Parts: sequence; C-alpha cells; structure tokens
Amino acid sequence: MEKLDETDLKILRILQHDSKKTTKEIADTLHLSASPVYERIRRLEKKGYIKRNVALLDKKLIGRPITAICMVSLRYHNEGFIDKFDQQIKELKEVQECYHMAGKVDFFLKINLESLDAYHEFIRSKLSKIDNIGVLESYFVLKEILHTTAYYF
Amino acid sequence: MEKLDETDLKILRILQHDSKKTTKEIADTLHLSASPVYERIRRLEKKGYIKRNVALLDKKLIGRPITAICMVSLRYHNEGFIDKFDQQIKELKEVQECYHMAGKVDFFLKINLESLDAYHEFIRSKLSKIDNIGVLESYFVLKEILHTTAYYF
DNA sequence: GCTGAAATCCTCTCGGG
DNA sequence: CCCGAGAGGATTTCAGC
Repeated sequence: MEKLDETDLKILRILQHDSKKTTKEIADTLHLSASPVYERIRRLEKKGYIKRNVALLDKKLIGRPITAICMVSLRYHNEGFIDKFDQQIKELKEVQECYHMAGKVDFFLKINLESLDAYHEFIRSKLSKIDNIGVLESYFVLKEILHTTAYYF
Repeated sequence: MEKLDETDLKILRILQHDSKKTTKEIADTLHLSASPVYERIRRLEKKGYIKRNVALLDKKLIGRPITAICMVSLRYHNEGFIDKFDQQIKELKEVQECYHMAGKVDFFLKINLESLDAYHEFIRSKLSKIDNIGVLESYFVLKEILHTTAYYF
C-alpha cells in the first residue's frame, strides 16, 4: 500500500474513536457495502496503520488514580548507556509512556500508580535503582484536562 | 457495582491489551461460558470502567511523526483564568494530552503534528494566541521508547 | 452468577462486474 | 475496486439451576 485514499483515511478516523463500529455501520456512513470496508480494514491492520485495538479504562475506577510526569537526565550519554536505560525502563510496568527527548532533559516518563505512597516507593525501590540517572524531577497531575489517543489528520 | 471481583479484573486486563478478543476466547481462558463474560463486559462498560474502545494508529504511517511536549505556566492563576485555558486547549485538535500539574509548571501538553514547520506554525498562530500564558517551553520527542494505554493493576 | 440453547447479526470469502 | 450472496461464527437473550 503506497498511499491511502480518502476512504482509508475516513475509516481510520472512525476506528481511532470507536473500534467497535461494525464494518456494516462504517460501510453505511461511507455509502459502500461491507466487503470493501472489510478488506480495507484488513489491509490497514496488515500494513501496520492500525497497530492494535484496545479498551481504554477509567484509571480512578480501577484504582490507579495517580499520574506523575517524571523528567530524567542521564549522567553519561554513550550509546550503551542509553540503550541500557531503555531496557530497564521497559521492565517497569508502572511506566505508561517513555520518550527520549531532544534538549537538556533526556527522558519524559508518565507513570501511573495507586497512591502517592506507591510513587514514593516506586522511586525509591525501582527508578532510583537504575544506573546512570543524573537528575530526576517529578510532577504530579492534578487534573486531566484532555486525553485522547486519536490523531488529528 | 461496588467492587470488582478477580474475574472482572482479568477481563479488563485482557481487553485493555486487545479489545478484539471475542467473548468466547475470553470465556475459554477464564474457564467460563460466553454469557457471563458477555454480561460482565456490558456491566463494565455501563459503569464506566471501560471508557471506550479505540484503534491505535501508527503516527508515522499516517503522517503525524512529530511529537512535542510543551510545558506551560500561566501568568494569573484565578479560577476563571484556569477554566478559560482548559476550554481553549480543548479546541486545539493537535493536542492529544493536557494535564494540570502541581508545582511551578501549570500544564503539560502533548502535541502531535506532521512536521517541525507545522509545530512552529501551531505555536505562532494557535497556542501563543491563548491569553495569560506566561512561560512556554517546548521539548521534542526523538524516540518513543514505550507507549501503552494499559494500566498495571 | 453460571450454563446451554436458540435467534440474530456480523465476519469473512468468493464469484462476478 | 466494488457488489451481493452465503457459510460460518459471534453476539445477545433467556429459561433453568
């Protein structure tokens, strides 16, 4: 698939907001029959445009109300050290997002936990155990103003 | 629903990783028949534990490869000003996440765009048009180390 | 709350334009 | 690329335990 046409884009826009829409429903809004929509979705999945389908949960209801943003700078910046940091971060299930950044801060982390106590314990027993961390700054989310997984395109 | 039992939790853990799993598949792994799994999922949706089901797209393939983290501090902090900021941010489709923070930084924003030029234009023509912004600092994502919507529970 | 069966709807395939 | 039809499954409901 070299390029997506407008129909593909429309399908992606629908599915990134509601992946439970049936092919028939989508077909109806696009004035098509089910088969081409079905085939297109399958192609979009196969080619990686759609990475996965997930349920988004309510973090407060499931008992993980605390979100922290953590800014980390490494002490040493050789390739080996950065790769090792990557690996170690991926082991930490509490980390939802981790980005390697350009600039004076090396990494942004988004961490989700059940309480502030748990955060304290997380920093103490897990994050600070990772070698090579120079600076570590934590910020706490007071309120989620906006949170979507959809892209604007 | 006052409290979730272990079966509910297992269902949520499965669905937040793959919402396309059929009730039958889930029922098999939990050694149940399809009906109770079906009923539980419906209850979990109705009660808000499951907020929505979405397709996660590949941002590079759909042409939105640039992610920026933006830290914003307001000049004035009255209630009215904060609410107004919330409202104005929600209008900006390029903003995927916005958190009101505790500490010297007031807001974290995650912004997704097609290019650095588009980011420049976004700041110039949209973000900086919002009243009351005091400090605005941008960071760019070099590499996404980890990005999941699943919670660890 | 669970099971099993039955009805309905959707998914998925395929012949044809 | 699309349509339409048909077989096989999944969803959804419900009586019974």
